[in-house]
Amino acid sequence: MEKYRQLNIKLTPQRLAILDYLRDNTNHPSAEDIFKAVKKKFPTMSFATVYNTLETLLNKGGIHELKIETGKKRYDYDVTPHHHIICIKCRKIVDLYKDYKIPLPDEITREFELINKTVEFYGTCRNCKKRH
Amino acid sequence: MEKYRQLNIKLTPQRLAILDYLRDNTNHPSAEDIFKAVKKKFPTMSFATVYNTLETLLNKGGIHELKIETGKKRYDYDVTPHHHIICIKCRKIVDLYKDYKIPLPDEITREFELINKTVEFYGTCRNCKKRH
DNA sequence: GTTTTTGACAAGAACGGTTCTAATCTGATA
DNA sequence: TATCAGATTAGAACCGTTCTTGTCAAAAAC
Repeated sequence: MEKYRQLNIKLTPQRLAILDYLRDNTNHPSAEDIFKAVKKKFPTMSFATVYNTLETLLNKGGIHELKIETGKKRYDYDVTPHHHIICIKCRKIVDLYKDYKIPLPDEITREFELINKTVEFYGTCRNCKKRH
Repeated sequence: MEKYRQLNIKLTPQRLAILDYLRDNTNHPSAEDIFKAVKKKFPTMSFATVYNTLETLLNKGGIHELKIETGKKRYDYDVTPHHHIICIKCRKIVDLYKDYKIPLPDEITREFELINKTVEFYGTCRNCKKRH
């Protein structure tokens, strides 16, 4: 796959499995989610490999790290700019592809060189709403 | 102080010290920041008390919890709605008092009952920029 | 005014996610 | 085939947070 090649890293079987899992599971999995899934294919898989691979991919810009939970990080294969809606009950995360132009006051732009922004919406999804 | 009274909790000396620290340190301190500072006044202070108090204050709506870092939570005495600009180098957080109206597409509002939103800007502050 | 009850505090253990360490393995290159 | 850098592994260490247990102090009940 083209994206894989662009990463310009050694594509070991473990790394491929991690990448494939991320590509096929767009529900923003955590390191543990990835570990559990990939361990089925590679029983000797360790957390170190998951974290090492994630860091390598991060540095190459192949994935995004979501800091939406405080307890654990979640990962996103989709690196095109987008925002998220998070269900505060089940922690489901839904993507939102919209480019919001949000003006910043001058006193901020004088003080900060802006790099990027995230907009996060919190609410309850229909499922969690039903079972009140 | 008026806000303290409105919290409607038993204002023990330890809790007062924590509240005072939060009121006087608007740099969004972490639990450890609070612990270290208040321990000077109460050498027997424990983390349990800090966390217990923070949770009580949270439940009473007296403070806000910022989930900007993944590793640790940070706390905000200011509960009026506002957003943040975060320096990716020194993790300084600056407040931004602006009420952005951000429209959500219908397919989202059908699926989610929106509760609130956060807008976070990331960049480098002038200080960190200087020492490139 | 003493006893009882309630809730806050303290110390440290436990926990969960992440990072580090040291040893081993793999695979590309010479 | 030998070399060597980099990847993998298992488990220890780490850090922030939560939990547990016992103690203490203030308020309520008697």
